Amino acid sequence: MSPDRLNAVFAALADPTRRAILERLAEGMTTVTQLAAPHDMSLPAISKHLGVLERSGLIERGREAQWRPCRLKAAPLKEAVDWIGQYRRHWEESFDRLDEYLQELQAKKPVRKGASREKSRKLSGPGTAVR
Amino acid sequence: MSPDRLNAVFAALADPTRRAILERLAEGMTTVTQLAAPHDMSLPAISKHLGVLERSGLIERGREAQWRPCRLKAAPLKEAVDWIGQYRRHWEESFDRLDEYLQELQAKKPVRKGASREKSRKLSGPGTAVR
DNA sequence: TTTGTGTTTAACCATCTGGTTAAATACAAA
DNA sequence: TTTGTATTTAACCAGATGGTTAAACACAAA
Repeated sequence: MSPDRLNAVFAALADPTRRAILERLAEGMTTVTQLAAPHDMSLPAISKHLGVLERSGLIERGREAQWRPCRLKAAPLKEAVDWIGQYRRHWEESFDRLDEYLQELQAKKPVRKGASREKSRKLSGPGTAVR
Repeated sequence: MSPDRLNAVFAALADPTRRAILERLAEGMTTVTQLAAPHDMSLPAISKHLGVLERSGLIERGREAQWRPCRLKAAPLKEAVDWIGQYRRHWEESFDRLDEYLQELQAKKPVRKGASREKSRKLSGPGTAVR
């Protein structure tokens, strides 16, 4: 719910290395060195990625001797998916065409600021999406 | 599916102004000025945000006289939600505890590199999540 | 043609990001 | 205590990001 949390989660997911780390952690917790192995990148770089993931709440780091085992914490993903979920109807079925209908119907509301004497045609092109 | 596309979509969603713009567009297409109105920010700043959203495929910009009406294109959100969806079981139910079980079961695999003579105890603490 | 409105582009700036190498830290093992 | 392994921290760097103001562009209307 918190916007900051959403910022952090989406930002964390925006990097392919971090997404790969999460995918690895979905198989089970493991160490930093193991997480780093598939990536052509220095350990400090991986450590920074883990810091980002941890601050976003997507992982937890433990302590076992000199190892810092990482564990996936998926709860914030639920928040993210819930936020995106509000758009589900927009990508399902023939919503795009329905949308055009709805747009046209509500076109009576003057969406534009200084629009008093304008033509009431579609916003762009004949019949389909805006190009 | 394309990782670049996912990068762009998640990065676009990581900004609260852009998420607010998408929420406004979910009600129907509108102009840049209308989109900018709720935000304490210059028009060029909004224009940049719209550029980010357009490059991520989340909006389309049309052309009607001097207006550039924006329309939500939700398809990329499906990709994002599908990617996150692979973790659904991780945040649902009592997966966390189940997870610990699975971890322990697969602990026979030597997860650690130079681990030949180590104790086979849990990675952290007695019984619960890593702190 | 001039004027006014909507929007983008250009140039600039501060901060964040994602990487590097070198050094420090934490601990186990010898 | 020394040595070796795992990891983080520090310092640095290039490029991206998110904002600004001023100027340019696109078009409608007078």
